[in-house]
Amino acid sequence: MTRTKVNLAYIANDSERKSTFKRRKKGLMKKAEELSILCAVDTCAIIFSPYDPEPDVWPSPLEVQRVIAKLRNMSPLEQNRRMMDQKDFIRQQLTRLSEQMAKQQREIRHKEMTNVMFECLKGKGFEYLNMSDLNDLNNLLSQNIRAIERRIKLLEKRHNGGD
Amino acid sequence: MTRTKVNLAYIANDSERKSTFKRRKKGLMKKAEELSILCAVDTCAIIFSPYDPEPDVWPSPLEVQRVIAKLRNMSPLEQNRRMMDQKDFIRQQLTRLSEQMAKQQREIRHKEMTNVMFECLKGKGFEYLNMSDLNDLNNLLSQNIRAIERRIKLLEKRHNGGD
DNA sequence: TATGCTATGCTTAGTAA
DNA sequence: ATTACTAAGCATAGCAT
Repeated sequence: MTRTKVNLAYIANDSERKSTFKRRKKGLMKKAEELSILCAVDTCAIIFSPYDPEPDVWPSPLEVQRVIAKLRNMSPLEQNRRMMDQKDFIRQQLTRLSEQMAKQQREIRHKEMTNVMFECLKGKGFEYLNMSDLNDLNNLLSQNIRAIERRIKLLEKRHNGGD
Repeated sequence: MTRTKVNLAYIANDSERKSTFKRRKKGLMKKAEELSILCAVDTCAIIFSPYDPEPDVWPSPLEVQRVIAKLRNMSPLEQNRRMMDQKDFIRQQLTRLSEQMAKQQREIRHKEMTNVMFECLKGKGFEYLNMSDLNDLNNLLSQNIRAIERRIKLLEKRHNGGD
């Protein structure tokens, strides 16, 4: 049903491979970012994929060039590069910020919804319901769906009838 | 006692930072390897640390040079222009932002429908809902029924399995 | 300081919509 | 195709050694 142990081998299926690539690329970038922040180390990652016309790099093309230059012991330009890199830095901050905002809003909304459910289900969410309660709630929801369908038919009838 | 939620910020404590670095560097390398194997893409990672005299690279210094060369041959001028191009940057941000907003509005709508659902379950009835609300509510109830059915199956499985 | 353990948070495979 | 969701597997923080 759910995930199996990862078989570390080339994924033959095209769509599955692409899906996995997108997921894991994102994960790899995140890990690189976390490492560089937590430990304040220069890190860069370069990924060539058949899905994107240009290579994916982290943290940014310019920063990657800088790290590569450092790798090649071409350090004299380093300071200037840093100065020019403010735009990239700001972009990173913005991206991070918007992601954090989205995450927070999702959390807030989840909490609100949980509160509503708790209130209406006498303090219990689905996870805490036993089999009997689940069956009852299932029936109740089904009843409501039928009621809704009747209501929809009625509205359609009125609409067609010219009410 | 055990691990806490990761606080994404520079680790001031020296030994703790070094420990985290070693752990996460290993993890990052593994992820890079897995990605390249699973999806057959050229990947390289470069990490400068104050702990090692030479930078850590994956998969190998030679391979890293090859990937870097590939990156440079691809479109060196285009890369620099691209990252300097503010318009492109802004456009990307706008796209991202509008997508997020649309998503959030969908979530808000969902939350509203949840509230409506519970109001109706409390006995208000559906008489005051319009067609659009009824359709959304119908979908929401169906979702909840599927969630309940999954929950029931899980409970049955655990019961039969002797959990 | 490094290594091993383990509970916990995080990632992501499989699935459904 | 993409998005969203769930739960299994995995990575790793905090401790112990």
